[in-house]
Amino acid sequence: MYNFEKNIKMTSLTEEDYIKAIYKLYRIKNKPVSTNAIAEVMEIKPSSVTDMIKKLSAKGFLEYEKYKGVSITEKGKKKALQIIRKHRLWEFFLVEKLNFKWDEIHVIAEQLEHIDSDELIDKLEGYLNYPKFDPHGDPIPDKHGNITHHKDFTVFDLEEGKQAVILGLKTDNADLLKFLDTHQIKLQDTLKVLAKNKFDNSVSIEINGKQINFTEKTAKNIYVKTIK
Amino acid sequence: MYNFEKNIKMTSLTEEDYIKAIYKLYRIKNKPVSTNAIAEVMEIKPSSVTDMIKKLSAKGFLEYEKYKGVSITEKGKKKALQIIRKHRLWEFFLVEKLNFKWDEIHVIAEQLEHIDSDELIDKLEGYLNYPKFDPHGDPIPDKHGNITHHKDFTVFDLEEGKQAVILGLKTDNADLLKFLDTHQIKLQDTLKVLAKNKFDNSVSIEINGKQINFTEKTAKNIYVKTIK
DNA sequence: ATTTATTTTTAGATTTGTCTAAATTTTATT
DNA sequence: AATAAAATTTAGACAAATCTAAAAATAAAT
Ligand SMILES: [Mn+2]
Ligand SMILES: [Mn+2]
Ligand SMILES: [Mn+2]
Ligand SMILES: [Mn+2]
Repeated sequence: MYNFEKNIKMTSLTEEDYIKAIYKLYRIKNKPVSTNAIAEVMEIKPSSVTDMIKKLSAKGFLEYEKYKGVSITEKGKKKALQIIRKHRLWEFFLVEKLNFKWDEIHVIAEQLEHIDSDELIDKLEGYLNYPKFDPHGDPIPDKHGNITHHKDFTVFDLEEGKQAVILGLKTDNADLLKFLDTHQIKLQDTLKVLAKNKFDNSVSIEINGKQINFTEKTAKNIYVKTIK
Repeated sequence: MYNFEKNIKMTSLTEEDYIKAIYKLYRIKNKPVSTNAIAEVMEIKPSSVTDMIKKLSAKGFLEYEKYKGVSITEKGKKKALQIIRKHRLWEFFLVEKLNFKWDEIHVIAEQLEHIDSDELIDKLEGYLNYPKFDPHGDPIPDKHGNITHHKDFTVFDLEEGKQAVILGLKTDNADLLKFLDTHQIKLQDTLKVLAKNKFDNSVSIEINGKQINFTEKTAKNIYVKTIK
């Protein structure tokens, strides 16, 4: 009953969240990430970030040059992909097995991703039948950290008249997900761009027989691939 | 993607481990628990315990009188049973769905028990079909904290010649579990006490057609009920 | 009833992760 | 190129959870 069995994790929950955030920022910009950018997405102060990136560089997860921003090392990338893998597998579990809705799972997965057990995550993956995408359409890295990212091509990038299929979402933000639910929009749905509105940069689309106007922000958060 | 969505838990992982340990100690002794006893099961120093029990008393989980030990309040008991509920439901999940062996699950459940989401645990319970006992035979509290404990009656308490069924284990210790595996002993197996050995307090039993000698320590960790 | 041993608490230090305020460096603007 | 603005780092403080060493209280033994 009383085996607290010292949980000797090599990375703290906090460090893991930093590594993940920095990995994601670095991946989209593909150049050193600024202290402020990290502080912003993590909702903490830049001075805290400075301390932590020093520590994570010392541990070999990041490469850091004072005042020049940080990039992620191979070691850091591997760690980040492990955490992302766990996050997305747990999200899949929550939706497929426990019947959560896709806007309810991110916060829970944010905790579950830090559970430390390789065996657990590998067995979970098998139990779920090796899913390739999470409920938001994001690809799930395999146990070696291999992953194929979505092309950075969104509804906003479509030209008028083009047809496309929804592949995934750039964010797990619950409000976006609820908005899509409201309009019965799901992954794999087909849409057609009716008009790109110059005035406010919104995009008018037709989807499932209905017409909807996406704001620029919304349009830029939905990954698509064109068809035919 | 970047919603760290501040995890505002009312109790830290550490506080939860204290509350659980103190609840368990108080339950078996049914009188104030000593600082040293807590330090011992948690494998930390008594001075650390003193600090924490002050804090947990201030928060209303414990009742503490200097130099007189601590007891658990109703609020503390409720919190402890919530954590125990989570621990045991996750253990059940790990064995039944992910095919872990019963000696591998405790350490993982020790982490999972701190995941903060009532909805998660209630859905998990439903998914598992409302199990009443965990893989070690320990009862799982319901969502209101109701639980029926095993009577404190072990193999060691059986008289010579008595037959009994194994109900559960007092500890999740992996070494005990592996020992039982080695001899193919499972929950619900029937055993018969062949002899109680005065010399070393060991107990000779017959189980599944085989004969085995339990040390006092082992015998005292196996809950049983007599039959006929 | 003293003395001794044990238990418990206090005092002070340490590590982790955060903050504010000030100093420094880099970047942008005149 | 000098100045202003923005970004980044440093310095110092704080809360949480732990530790060691010393002091105080309680319990046990003479
Ligand atoms: Mn997280
Ligand atoms: Mn997702
Ligand atoms: Mn725990
Ligand atoms: Mn158990």
